[in-house]
Amino acid sequence: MSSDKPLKLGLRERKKIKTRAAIQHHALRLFREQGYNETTVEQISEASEISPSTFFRYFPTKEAVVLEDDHDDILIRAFRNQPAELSPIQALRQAVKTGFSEIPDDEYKAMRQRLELVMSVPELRAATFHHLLETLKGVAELIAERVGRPKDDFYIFNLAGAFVGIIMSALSYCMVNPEVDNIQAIDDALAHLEAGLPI
Amino acid sequence: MSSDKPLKLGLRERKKIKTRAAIQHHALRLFREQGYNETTVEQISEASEISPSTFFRYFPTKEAVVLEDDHDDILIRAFRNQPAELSPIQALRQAVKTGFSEIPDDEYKAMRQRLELVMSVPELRAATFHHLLETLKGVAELIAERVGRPKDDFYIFNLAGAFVGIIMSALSYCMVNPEVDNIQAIDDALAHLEAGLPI
Amino acid sequence: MSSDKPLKLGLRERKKIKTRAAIQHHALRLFREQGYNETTVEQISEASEISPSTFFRYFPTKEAVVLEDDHDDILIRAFRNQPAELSPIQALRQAVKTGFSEIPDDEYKAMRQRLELVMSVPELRAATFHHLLETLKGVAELIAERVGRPKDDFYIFNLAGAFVGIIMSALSYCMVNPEVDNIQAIDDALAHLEAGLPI
Amino acid sequence: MSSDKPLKLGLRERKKIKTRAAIQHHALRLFREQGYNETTVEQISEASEISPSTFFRYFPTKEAVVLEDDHDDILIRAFRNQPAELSPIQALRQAVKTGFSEIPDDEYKAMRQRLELVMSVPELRAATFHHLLETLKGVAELIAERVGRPKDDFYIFNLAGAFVGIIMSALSYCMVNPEVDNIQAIDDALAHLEAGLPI
DNA sequence: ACTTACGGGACTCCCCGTTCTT
DNA sequence: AAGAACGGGGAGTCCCGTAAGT
Repeated sequence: MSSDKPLKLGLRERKKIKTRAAIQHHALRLFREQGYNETTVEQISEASEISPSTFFRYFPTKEAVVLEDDHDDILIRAFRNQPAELSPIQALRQAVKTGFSEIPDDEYKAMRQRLELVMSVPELRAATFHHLLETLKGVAELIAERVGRPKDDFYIFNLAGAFVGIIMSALSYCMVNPEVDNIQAIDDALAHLEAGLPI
Repeated sequence: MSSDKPLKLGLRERKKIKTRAAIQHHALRLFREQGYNETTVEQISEASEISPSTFFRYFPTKEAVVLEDDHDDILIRAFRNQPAELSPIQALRQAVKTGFSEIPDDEYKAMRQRLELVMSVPELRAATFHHLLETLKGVAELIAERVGRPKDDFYIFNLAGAFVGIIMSALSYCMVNPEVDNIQAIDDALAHLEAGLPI
Repeated sequence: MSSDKPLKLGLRERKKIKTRAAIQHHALRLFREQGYNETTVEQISEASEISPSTFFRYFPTKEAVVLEDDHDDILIRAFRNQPAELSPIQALRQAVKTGFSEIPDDEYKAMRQRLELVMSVPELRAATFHHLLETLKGVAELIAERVGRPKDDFYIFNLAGAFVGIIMSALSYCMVNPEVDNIQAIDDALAHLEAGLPI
Repeated sequence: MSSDKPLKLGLRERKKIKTRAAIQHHALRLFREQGYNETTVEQISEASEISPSTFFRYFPTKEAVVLEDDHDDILIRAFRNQPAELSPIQALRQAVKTGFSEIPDDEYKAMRQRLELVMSVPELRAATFHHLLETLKGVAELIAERVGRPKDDFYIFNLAGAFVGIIMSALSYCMVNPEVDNIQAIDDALAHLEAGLPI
């Protein structure tokens, strides 16, 4: 559907991207300032100088403004690029490290902020969790490929599930302990999983 | 919070329980017949012969009708009752087995049906996931108690996260493969986790 | 459901009636002043000092504010009260005459205004037409009763259809010729029908 | 209004007609499959492989896809061709018979299906009714011509109104009794009207 | 205590006008 | 110049919560 022409986007495309970014920008700002539930779509629309209906053209729900990002794709690409001899868990650790290092610093900061928001609003937390599971389903397929098993294998499922759970708990931990770096925490947690979760 | 009088409930309490059950019954029926999003609270209320606002006195949200159950308490109680020498993961396995064996057969069946509904509706799935995380936070505290560590310990967090993730993936698997027993799948998955998730 | 106690309505009922009347009043006023399509529900709500959602609690659609009235009931009651020896068409003529004479003068005036509005806005005209058909379906049943035929009789259907069509055309005529009295026109048209529609 | 070049349409015209037919085809299919209100213009557009805005270039509203046909023109032409000595009602009866006999069999079937759809969706029913009235206004003018009266004559109006009403009721009847042929029913109803609507 | 009335926000869809693209 | 995309805005539905009545 979307053409892969890397540059020379039409005027229209560029404007669309700008609008999208504007919405996200203002939304996040308002969420920070007044809280998520206290901010209405109407306010976001107004700040972004669009109509409410246009808001929903860009994002299917209010939640999506916060949730949507393209980090998943980055992660998946990074995972796929790991050498075949790594175990799934090692490959994931590497993918997280290299994948996130791709992200420019200011974006990383924004991501961190978004994460805080997400973790502090129950609905967003739930949605993220779910979103992550979907992403990991993608990862499950990659694992299956990598180890040459059917993609609906029970044990692969488990592994993916454990990944999600561990990552979420690591992120949760980061929220309570703001001085901890997200990526480091995820890596530690995965290392812990790799070691068999000794207590 | 809730009065602990174990028996001899007043007329009023009994009626309350009946109403609650009626709501849940009709709600689930309608969800099955017409779909979750296609069923309005008003319809549920009408079928249950109460007013919409009464619905919300019994359940905080529409989601809650599906999500709420007292199996969490059962699980937590069962977990606490496990002998101290068991490792957390072993204790959880035992708790799941003994806890669920308490549940009468027809209720178990209903639970299974509910699960199917939950897994097929994205919003419910997300909410369940989240709900499960909350429950597991409780479990985390129990683990912490059991092994004598602070309850906000990073590794305990991880463990609880892995539990949630694994359980969710096991349940997901059950939905795709209806012939598999839920509890058995959970136990298998936990065993797999215990073994270090070999692939 | 609704109690038939003719008086001593609770505070609630009286307020409801008042609100309803207020909505209708302001809506009609705004329609007259700015036109139907140019008036938004939000404006009506604001003028009536209610919220837009309350508007839709009282009227299912914007159209309904204009269309809904209780003249149908009056007409049906009047028709039912006609002596059995009258032919259907004679009974209808009488019913129209006596039924409308019941309506107080100011209400009659309002009705006339509403009619003008209705006839000048295509969508409303269509809806009225349809509404009238529904009403006449009720009349068809009454005719069937009166002449002792099944209510889904083809010829009875026809008769009712002719009634609707004739009445609509009479009202259309009135719009073009404002000096003509509505009821008189309807009666003339029915008389014409009774005479076999000679040209 | 429409260009009268009977043949030798340019490539462009033919494509236009094809697009139009495609839209109508897919729309009707989707309406049947999912219901009228449950089908969005977007879905229709997608199925027809056009953009939503193009949809509205071919049809002014969603309703119009169902309502629009050229049978009106056929009817009017047929009516005009009736010999002058026939009474208006006889002329109409003949026009209906000969007019519809022009329509090829498969189109007739499609028409019947469309009719069913129309009669089962209140909004469409209302719109049809209204549309029919507009058409009959045209017929009224023809009648006026034919009998040498002004076209805004009260009695002519009445006659046209009665026609519309009777035809609608005949079609309604057909919907309830699917074994009845539409045209036959209309003719019977008009015959009934001609006879003075005896009950 | 139970219900009803109401508010208000999320969200969907229709329809139309303007702008951009080809 | 024709056609598509984009955007605006209003109707309407549903969820959920608060306040007021009975």
